Amino acid sequence: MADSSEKHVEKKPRHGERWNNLMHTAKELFWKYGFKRVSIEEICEKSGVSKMTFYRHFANKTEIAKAVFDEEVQHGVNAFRNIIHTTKFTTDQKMKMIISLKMNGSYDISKEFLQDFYSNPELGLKEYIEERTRAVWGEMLEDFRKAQRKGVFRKDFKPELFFHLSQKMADLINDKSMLELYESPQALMVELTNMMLYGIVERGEEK
Amino acid sequence: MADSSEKHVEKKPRHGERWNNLMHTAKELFWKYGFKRVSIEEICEKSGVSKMTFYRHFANKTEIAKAVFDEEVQHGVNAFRNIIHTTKFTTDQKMKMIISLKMNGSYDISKEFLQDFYSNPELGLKEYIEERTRAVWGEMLEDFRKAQRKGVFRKDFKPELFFHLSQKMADLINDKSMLELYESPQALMVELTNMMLYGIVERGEEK
DNA sequence: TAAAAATGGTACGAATATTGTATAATAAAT
DNA sequence: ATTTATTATACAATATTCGTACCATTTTTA
Repeated sequence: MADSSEKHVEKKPRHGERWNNLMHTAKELFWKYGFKRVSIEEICEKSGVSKMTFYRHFANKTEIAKAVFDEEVQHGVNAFRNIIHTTKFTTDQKMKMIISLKMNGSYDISKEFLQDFYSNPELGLKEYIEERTRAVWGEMLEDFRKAQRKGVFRKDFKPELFFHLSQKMADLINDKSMLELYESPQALMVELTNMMLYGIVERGEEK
Repeated sequence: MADSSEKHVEKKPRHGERWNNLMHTAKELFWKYGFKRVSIEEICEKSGVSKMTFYRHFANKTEIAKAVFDEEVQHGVNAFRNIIHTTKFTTDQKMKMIISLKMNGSYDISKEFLQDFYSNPELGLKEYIEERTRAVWGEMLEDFRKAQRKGVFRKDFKPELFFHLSQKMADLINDKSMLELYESPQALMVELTNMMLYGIVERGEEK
């Protein structure tokens, strides 16, 4: 219960080889079969790591799923950041890159996984995803502010609006019935982000 | 145990709507997640059919899996038959159609499913697949004989050889380590059948 | 319409599968 | 040499899945 739930990570993620193995196969299996269809022992076997070692790294299946989720999300955020801060492209190009690179929702998470992972009332996964999504969009918001200062977006555009819309998006993307309308979570994200971003771009400034 | 295992089906498969629903979703789920990851209740729910009705149609999960397997195999055999007996195409065209249409192994079965379905020592699935494979190849062999009479294949080619090679192929395709070498069971079949057929074709007779 | 057949819903015990932990033996690292 | 990390195995506690019984309801058939 009283687990270490620090907010910030001081050291760099200097994880061992087993950790990497576990994360890798966990992602592989989760992506393919979803959350509930994969067992811990299965992950261990395919990773060539003993169950005990698993439990030294992760408290339970939920925790490794969170870790996989986080890593993927962070990966997406970083890519987003790289694109939006470079000076090589025009705003439109950036937008298109971001969107086409599935970067938009900022993560590339399988439908099976998200579905299972999310719809698990017992564990606080719903809350967790919402919290993480909020945090991620916070980071991206900060990036937007920077971009705004550089003149990429209209000066009179209020980032808060974007923030609030993001919240709505988080709600939407966590809505099962919504997810089912689209091929993948990314498709939904593309649609929504498309809607938002192309109304924000500073037209005429084709720098 | 003493199940009705007739060899021939007298009536046409006049199955009800529920049967079709169950078969359809069963295939869908098996194809995606394999055999063991799918539960009966899951099939029922997604089919909109009660569990009781399921058990009125199938004795257990293995039986519906067999049924799905059989239907898919038979579907393949029929397609094979249609191609090989038509007069519209040359032998080479036929061969290419057969192969390219994944028709070759005569079924289009997902790796996950075959893997799980096969490697279940308790239930006689190994034996079942082997038996069915034998039967299917028997049917195809008959078709080959007919085609041979029509001059599609060399007259001095012995169908028995083909039969024996088929057995070997059955062994190979049921070999897990073999399956793992290929993207899909079909890929393996393509490779093997390719090898066999293109050495059998009556050259020069491009009718 | 009335009888017969098929289906659905619920509950339930039994069989399996999965989890999470304890323990002792091994291997790796310092 | 002595920690430290890892594995292998066994195990109780849960959780899941299976297969069946019972009965209400719907659908089909005569």
